[in-house]
Amino acid sequence: MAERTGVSLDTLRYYEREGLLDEVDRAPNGHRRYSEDDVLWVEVLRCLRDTGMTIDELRHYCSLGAQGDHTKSERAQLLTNHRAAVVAQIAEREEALRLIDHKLNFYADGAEHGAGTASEPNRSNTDEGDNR
Amino acid sequence: MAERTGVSLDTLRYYEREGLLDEVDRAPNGHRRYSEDDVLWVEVLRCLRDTGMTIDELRHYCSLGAQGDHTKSERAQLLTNHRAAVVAQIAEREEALRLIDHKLNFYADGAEHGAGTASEPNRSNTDEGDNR
DNA sequence: TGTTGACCTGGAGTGCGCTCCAGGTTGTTA
DNA sequence: TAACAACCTGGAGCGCACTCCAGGTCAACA
Repeated sequence: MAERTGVSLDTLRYYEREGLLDEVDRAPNGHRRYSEDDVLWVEVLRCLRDTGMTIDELRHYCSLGAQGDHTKSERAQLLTNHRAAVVAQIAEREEALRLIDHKLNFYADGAEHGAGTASEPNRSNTDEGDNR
Repeated sequence: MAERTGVSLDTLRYYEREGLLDEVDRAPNGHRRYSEDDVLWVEVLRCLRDTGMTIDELRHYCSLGAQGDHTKSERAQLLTNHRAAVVAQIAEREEALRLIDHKLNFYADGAEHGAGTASEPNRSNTDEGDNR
């Protein structure tokens, strides 16, 4: 399971402790037997987690799922909110790309021949006078 | 300054301690007098930080800047690497959007009339049989 | 003159998300 | 039968990026 999902054993058990992954089947000897659904669910968890949803929020989402169909609209709301957060993250990162490219341009200009395009106050950090 | 950049006083001082923001000017009474360039630089720091660059990497980047022009290509390399990381983050988030939308569709279908489109094993967590 | 408020310092504390550990059981392989 | 690997448990520990705190200085206002 750890191999399949890329999630460590410890993390998997941590998720279980935190209620993100309940009632994992056990073999007679006590070993966990993850189902195919468990694998899928862990992938969903990772997807949400990797995009900034906290363990707390995930736990809430899971508990809604466990409570049955009447929580669907609340779950949808939760996902909709998270969706907006992810959209914002993308926008933020696209903005970051612009800034990075701007700085890379500056480096490229300066590297080719001693002086570049514009003023370049040699203040260690800023490199430039303007940004953004 | 904290107000202008949205970065807390403590964080600003933390950055200074960590060498991300050196030689901040002082008023005669010892109070910091942030320059316009400092403001711009903090914005750059936040931009990189918010897109996942660690304090350690940031410190390295800063120290290169402080060492002078001959580090430009290395700085460019560092930014290029980070750029790739940001691009990957965007891709990951776009993938996440797809998954979220898929689940939202599922909730919408289910909410309107008892049964939805496909099989729905009532296993609490997964909601669906498939994903991705 | 006193008190308020904004800043200063070094250092300790916090919250999150894991990650590691000790000590134990089970099952297979040589 | 011994040794080994793969799992189990509860609980402690860790790294990161802040964040808070105690105790102090300084300037302006009532």
